Amino acid sequence: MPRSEHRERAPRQDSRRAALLDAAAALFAERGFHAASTRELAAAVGMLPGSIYCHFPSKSDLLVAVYDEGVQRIEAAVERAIDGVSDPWERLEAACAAHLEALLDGGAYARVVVRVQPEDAGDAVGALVALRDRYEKRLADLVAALDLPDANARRALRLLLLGALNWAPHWYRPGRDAPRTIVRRFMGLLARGETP
Amino acid sequence: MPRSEHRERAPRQDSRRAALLDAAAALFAERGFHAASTRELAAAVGMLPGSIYCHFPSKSDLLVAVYDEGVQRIEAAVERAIDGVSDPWERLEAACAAHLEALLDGGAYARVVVRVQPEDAGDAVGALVALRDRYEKRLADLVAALDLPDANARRALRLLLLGALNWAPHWYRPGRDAPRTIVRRFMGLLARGETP
DNA sequence: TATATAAACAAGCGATCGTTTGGTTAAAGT
DNA sequence: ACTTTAACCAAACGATCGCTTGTTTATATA
Repeated sequence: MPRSEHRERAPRQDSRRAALLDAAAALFAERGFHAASTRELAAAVGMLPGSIYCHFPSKSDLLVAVYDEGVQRIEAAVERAIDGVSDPWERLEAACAAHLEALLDGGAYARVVVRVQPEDAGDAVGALVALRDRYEKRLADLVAALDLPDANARRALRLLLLGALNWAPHWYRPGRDAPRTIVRRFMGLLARGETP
Repeated sequence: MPRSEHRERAPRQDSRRAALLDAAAALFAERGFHAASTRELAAAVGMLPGSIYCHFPSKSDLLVAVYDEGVQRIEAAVERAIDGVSDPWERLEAACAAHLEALLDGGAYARVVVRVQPEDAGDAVGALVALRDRYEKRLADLVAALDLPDANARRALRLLLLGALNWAPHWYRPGRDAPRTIVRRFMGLLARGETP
């Protein structure tokens, strides 16, 4: 072996990084970024405040990591949901249902994405905006597959649905209607091109 | 005069309270509650940090005052917009347009209502939730005037529109489509009972 | 077993937070 | 003219913030 390349295999590296990320996601989702202190976060995972910086260079970087994981989870849930579905409207509905489920019944990661504003990350604003844009572009593709009159209608439908879904954490109560049911009712309100 | 009742006329009372409230609304709307410091607020109105407490007992009370004013302004704008309009769907569209205009082109007060979460107010959570509920009940009345199939559809339509409107500050850019245009497009996507 | 290194501790840095206290000013009431 | 008082200043309080430094512990490799 010329140079030891077995270094990034990380034998026992970052053993508690996952726990730290989980706790950060929960705390950011519940209190918001600024109201969540690194001390409370450290206490949640059972370490001292300074130990956090063994795993992340700053609080903002921690947010970026949580945010990235959140976007990834939503994307993955959506891709899984629309897989095998061919009808464009059904694909959109499945995507919305997956999106809403990730936000409401899913972990705290997804909720951070709609709770924390990118500006809170300080210098890392761009990173968060890029992540959000990447996902929304994916959603735009699903809307583009519908036969809507024009680009204005496509944009309006995307923003209408995205807003309605992302606002749901404000009024959703776990005991009542399931995310799937909510999305079905939302889609039922829309006027599709069909006149059977 | 048995007892002097001319006390609440406030001759020169709270002369700069309005300026303080304006600055607080702008700051809370832009940065969020926790990220907005009382020192920055004081600097914005040209006074020292401690002088704020001549007008408000705490930062939370300041938020409540801003929030209250915000809800009042939205309510007033909506009432003004639907006045004289009789058709239920037109009334709803006018209300949504007024709501969105208040959020986007209106002052910072309305934006605080959808930006700051009631939990940030600490002990005054209940006050903010009550204000928000009061307005949303008013919006529910407008939806109830439509002839929709059932209560589920009414609830879904209310939450769909409310979420879409309240999320708009995240993507709205002043140069582009006007709030009225946006709402018209949103309403155009909905399936109404009419089959003419 | 000896060494290297990741992970965490222990302690505290400077900065900033919301807020308090006591004094000053100037205008309004009598 | 005297008193009152709202408005504000000046200065600082204790608490908490994100973060740094130096050291210790534990584990895996050699």
